[in-house]
Amino acid sequence: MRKPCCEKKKTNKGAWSKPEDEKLTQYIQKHGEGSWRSIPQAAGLHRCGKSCRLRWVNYLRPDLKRGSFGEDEEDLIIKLHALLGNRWSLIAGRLPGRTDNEVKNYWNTHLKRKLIQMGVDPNNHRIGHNFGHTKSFGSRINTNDQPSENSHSDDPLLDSTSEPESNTSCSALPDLNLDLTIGLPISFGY
DNA sequence: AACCCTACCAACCGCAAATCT
DNA sequence: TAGATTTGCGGTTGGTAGGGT
Repeated sequence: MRKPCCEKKKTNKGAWSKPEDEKLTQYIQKHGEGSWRSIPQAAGLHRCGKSCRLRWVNYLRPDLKRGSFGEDEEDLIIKLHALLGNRWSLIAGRLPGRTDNEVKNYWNTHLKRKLIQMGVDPNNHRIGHNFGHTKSFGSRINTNDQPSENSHSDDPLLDSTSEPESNTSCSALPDLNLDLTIGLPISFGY
C-alpha cells in the first residue's frame, strides 16, 4: 500500500557531500524546516525527504553540541533511560544540543557496556545477572495490547501512568532519585 | 607493511502516529 | 469517517578509523 519514501527518480544514498550539506543548510535557513517531502526538489538535492530531515536533525542543525558526553550527561541518560526506556527522542529532548541518534549510539556503545560491567541489566536497570532476557520496556508508548484510552500528557515524565514498569524500576534502583521532575543532574552511585 | 578485530557513528529501513483530503 | 500521505521514531546496518598482532 504505502509507497516507499524514495520511490521516484534515483536518489543518492550514503554519506552526504559538502555541497549537499550546504544546499540543505542554505535552503532550511532561508525557508525553515518542514515539508520534508518537497525540500529535496526545492533545494536541488537528489535525496529523499527523510534523508534530508535526518541529516539536518542529526548533523547540520546549528544548535547541536557535538563532542563527547560529560559525566553529568551520562548520569542523566542512564536515569532517563531507567524512567523512559528506549524513547530516545524524549531522552534527547532533555539533553540540550543532543540528538536522539547520538544518545542512542552513545547508549549502545558506551553506557550499555558500562552498566553491564557494573552488574546492572541495561534493559531494566535491575541489579542482576540475567541480562538480555527482558525486553526493553519502552519501545513505544502505545503497544498493540494497550489501546491508549487514558490520554497521556505530552511529557511522560509528568505522567506516571505512561510508564508500565516505573514501580519496578524504582524498586530495582533504590538509590535512583526517580522524582518525576528532573532537576540538576546528580551523580548517583550504582 | 599487511592483516584482523573492535568500536564508533552516520545513515538507512520499516513501522506507527499524526495530519491531510 | 476512511483512506492516503507525511512525519517522526527506534532498530539496525555499513563504512571506516584506530589499535593490536
